[in-house]
Parts: sequence; structure tokens; C-alpha cells
Amino acid sequence: MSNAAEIPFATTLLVRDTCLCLHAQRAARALARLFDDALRPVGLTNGQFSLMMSLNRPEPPPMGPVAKLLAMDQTTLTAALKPLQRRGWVEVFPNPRDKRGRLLRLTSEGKAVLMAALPIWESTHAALEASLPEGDAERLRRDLVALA
Amino acid sequence: MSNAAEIPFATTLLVRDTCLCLHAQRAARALARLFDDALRPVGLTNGQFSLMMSLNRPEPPPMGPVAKLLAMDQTTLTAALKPLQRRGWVEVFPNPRDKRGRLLRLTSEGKAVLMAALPIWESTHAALEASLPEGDAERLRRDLVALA
DNA sequence: ACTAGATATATTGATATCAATAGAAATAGA
DNA sequence: TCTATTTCTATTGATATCAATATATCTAGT
Repeated sequence: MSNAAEIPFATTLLVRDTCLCLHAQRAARALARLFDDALRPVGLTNGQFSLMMSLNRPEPPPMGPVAKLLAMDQTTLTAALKPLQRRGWVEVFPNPRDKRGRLLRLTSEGKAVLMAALPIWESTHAALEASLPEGDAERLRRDLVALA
Repeated sequence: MSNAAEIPFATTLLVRDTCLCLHAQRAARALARLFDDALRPVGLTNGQFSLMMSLNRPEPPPMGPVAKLLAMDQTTLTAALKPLQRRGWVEVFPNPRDKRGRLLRLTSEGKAVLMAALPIWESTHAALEASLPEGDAERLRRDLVALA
């Protein structure tokens, strides 16, 4: 049989250059590496930093809203909490108001780590923004929010 | 001891709202789910689709440039190829010009799968672009490329 | 109060991601 | 040519990601 038609190379190039999903994955990987490298001295990845920062609130939040905030699957959050619990940086405890649920809270050690990470985030992020043309960062944030 | 100062909640909100890395991860996860769902009927994830599409070229490419194109670590590419090789959609074979390296090539079956996936990508991507204000998609692509 | 459906989370299995490391081959410099 | 360095890829181990599924609990309707 005549292995039918093939996808033209031009189509491949079009998909590569056009696909918003691919561009988002590429940018996400690149930024993840940038912040992972910067945060390595305090023992955090970019994702762990974002997760822990999202737990720094007056009231311990349940898991669902945190997963939604980070736009991740709830099972991903369950897994992501494991290494942080093991290191004693995050506590997961029963929700007295809803026995199905659990609440998340930073420990003192967790807060200390986050405090150490904050200036690293600030300088890394400032350098990143400085590398972009004026106004691009703010516009990009708005565009990314529209996708998530 | 007086557990020192805590990070103010306002700072947390600032980081959450400002961090380009977090926004990129969120958008990347959301788009990955969108395309993963759409491509599920043909048995591909968004990443597998992008990888296979990048292999649809006149000459089989070595691994390094492909990893660079996808902005991923080379070890990630090695791992990502495994399930595609197992299914017989991608071949990895020695590079006759450089005995350290290997070249990547879609099989006929791989091309057929990719062909089946193409219209799904097209409709999904068209719907996505249609959901954004006129001009945003093109601008976003340029901004994302600047980050990767 | 009972029950049906909805909600919150955990577990398992597959894949994705990268750091650290190692091996083999190519390349550049003496 | 010989050697030091660089380049190309694979492996291991840790974490991240999600689908499918299961369990416990809550809530709404009766």
C-alpha cells in the first residue's frame, strides 16, 4: 500500500512556529530552570517556592483552592506536598470544619526557608524583568493570566 | 527565641501576582491539559505531539538540536523518546557521521499518528486563538519566544 | 432522618522534568 | 600524533504531572 500522503515540512514549520502550547511549555521550562538554579542554595525549586508562598496567609487554606490557584491537578498538589512535609516545612492537618478536607500551614522552619528565598526571588525576578523591553512583563502577565 | 519577622501577607500577594515564572507554569499546565484532552483520542500528549512534529523533517535530526528546539534538557528528551520508541512511532539509530550521537526518525506508523493528530491540533488551536482578543496570540507568541 | 449526588482528598501507574554523573567519541592544541 | 578538552548521549534518583479510581464526608431533596 502507498503509505498515503505525508505531512509537508512547511506544515511542520507552521505548527512549530504557531503553537501556543509549545511556546508556553518552552517558556515555562526555561523560566523553571532559571528560578530553580537561583533558588537551589536554599533548597527550593520554583514550584516549591510558589507553593510555599501561596501558603503564607493569615488562615491555613484547604488543598482545593491552593491547587486551583496554582492551576494544577489536586493529585499533583498532594504529591508536591510530600517532600515539603518530609522536610518539616509544611504541615497538613485535618479541617475541623470539614472532615473530608485538610488544611495547609507553613511551619516556623518553612517560614524561615521562605524568608531566605524571598530576596533571591526578588533579585532573579528583577533581573528577568530588566532583560525585557519596558512594559513587556506587565503585558505578558496579563496574557498568561488569560490562558490559565 | 522570637521566631524573627514573618513575610507580610501583602508581600505574598505581590509575589503571587507578579511572578512571571508562576504565571508561565500556570499557563503551561492549563494549555497542556487542553491539548492533552484534545489529543487523547489519538494517544498523544501535547508534548509527544510537539516532539513528533519536530521530527517531521527531510533529514533525521540528532538529539541535541531537538532538545534545544523544545527548550528541554537532553536527558528529558532521552526519557520522552522511550514511550514513542516502544510504540514503534519513532526510531533512534546511530549517526554514521558522529559515532557518539544518534538520529531520530518517525516511522510510517508514527507519521500516520501524527497525520491523525494534525486536524485535532488545528481545531483546538483555532478555538484557542478565537478565544483570545484579536492580535493577542501573535503578541503572546513573540513574548514567549523572548523568554525561552 | 434518609438517600442520591456532589465534593475533598489519597493512591496507583504512566510519563515528564532535571541534576549529577559517567562513558564514548570528536576536536583542538602542543 | 598525543593529550586535554569538549561534545553527545545514557543512566540513576528525586520530584512533578495527570488520569483513573477509590473512600470519606457533606449537602440537597424528600
